[in-house]
Amino acid sequence: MRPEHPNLAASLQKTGLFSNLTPSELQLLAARTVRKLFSAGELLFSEGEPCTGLHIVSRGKVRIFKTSISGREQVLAVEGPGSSVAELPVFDGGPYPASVVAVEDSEIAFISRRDFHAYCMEHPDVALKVLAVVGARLRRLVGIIEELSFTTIRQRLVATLVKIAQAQGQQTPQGIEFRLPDSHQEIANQLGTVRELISRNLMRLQAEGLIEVDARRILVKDMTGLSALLEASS
Amino acid sequence: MRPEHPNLAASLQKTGLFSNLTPSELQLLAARTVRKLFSAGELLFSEGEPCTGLHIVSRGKVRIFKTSISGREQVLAVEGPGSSVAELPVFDGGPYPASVVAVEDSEIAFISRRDFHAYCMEHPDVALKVLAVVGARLRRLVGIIEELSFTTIRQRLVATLVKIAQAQGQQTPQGIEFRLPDSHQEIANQLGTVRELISRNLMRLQAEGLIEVDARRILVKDMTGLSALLEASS
DNA sequence: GTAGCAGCGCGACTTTAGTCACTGCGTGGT
DNA sequence: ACCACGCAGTGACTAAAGTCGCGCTGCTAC
Repeated sequence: MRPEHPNLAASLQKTGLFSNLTPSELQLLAARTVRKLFSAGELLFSEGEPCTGLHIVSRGKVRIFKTSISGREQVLAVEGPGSSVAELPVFDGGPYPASVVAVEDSEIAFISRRDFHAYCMEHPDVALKVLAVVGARLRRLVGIIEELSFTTIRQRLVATLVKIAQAQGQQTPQGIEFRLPDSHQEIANQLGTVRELISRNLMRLQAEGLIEVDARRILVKDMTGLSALLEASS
Repeated sequence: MRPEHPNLAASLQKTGLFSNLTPSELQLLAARTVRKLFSAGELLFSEGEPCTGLHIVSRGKVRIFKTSISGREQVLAVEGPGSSVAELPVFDGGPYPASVVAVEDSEIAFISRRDFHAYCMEHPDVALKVLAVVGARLRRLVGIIEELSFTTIRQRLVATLVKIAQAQGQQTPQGIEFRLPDSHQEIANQLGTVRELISRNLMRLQAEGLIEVDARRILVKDMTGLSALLEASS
């Protein structure tokens, strides 16, 4: 949690928000930011707390989520280096709408609401950049709403399997193989459901001959058939 | 769809986005806007279309929604005079994430993407205002996600009944009375479900003695009991 | 009028989601 | 070696959501 850092200006530049600022402008901004370190599992802030400023992930990974009274969790986003978090409340002043926790040990650059506000007034293009970032977030939220209200858990699961397969699947003679990046519990949180349903639906896909499950290894035997399940409704 | 209008500057001011501009600045902005008229039921634009600019409702009411292939609808927001619509894609350039339709005959002030962009660069405070508006929208979307993934339709329905009762209910000897503002179908769309479930759940609440239903007239006989259903989970 | 039509009620049913309780497996710690 | 613990599979069940089909009403247009 040191106030300055030699690489801070450089890492700010990588965020995309500040990519077209001059080095001296970056220095000025860097001088106003504070680094914070969080270890895996530590909360950056909780839903409902008053919002104090903008957080930018410079290293690590964080998860934005909501929790229900009954203990269920709905993940809204997982952000890696270069992404900002909680851009919004910075400007409307309200409380945080969701909680954020560090998934890995993370380093966060923090800029106070006031400072960032002032900075935007001097650099309107930064404000527009923020707007673009927020636009992307809004788009993702609308996507989540669409999924939640139009699709079954089965379809959501298939969609994430297909996504992972495309991103990091290995082609093998029997099909495309990959490892699930998260526990069933975590996948359930992202899809807005419970652990058991992930387990059951994976087994069901296996029974249908579309995939083969071995612990966290997944072998997609019939990619076409799998993808076809996505077209069905929505 | 006349390009200018004597009251345009005044109506822009009412939006909140431009409330602290000088009259001459407003005139400048007004000169760049176009009025469009839409009759009830007419589409302003559809999901997926490229986004051309910012829309501001100056009269009437519009509904922002997503549609599924199977014909289901999920309402994201209903906006009245003074609200802007589709603020976001203006800045990230992507396609509209949802469709917007006029619920009543409406008058829309339209500012092209390019013009508004330029305007924001000259008036950073306007950009910040837009950010605040977008913040509010983001908050509402998160609220919808929370409802969809944590609550039952019954609870969502009760929540809207309570909301309407508080907003426009009449106190009577037997309880609080009001009229449903929309058809069951429309309520279903807003809650992300189908008509029958609205019907059934209303009947169920009646059977439980909490409310009395007579066509669109609702009499809340036990407001305490009704509200209590909201605490249960979430 | 009456024909058409949107809105609503409702029964009967299927599917999906969620809950509970329990078993089993591997890994890391002491 | 053994225990604890996180994670995964599973059976049995309940409840919620959604589907289909039909019948009823009340309104409006011709």
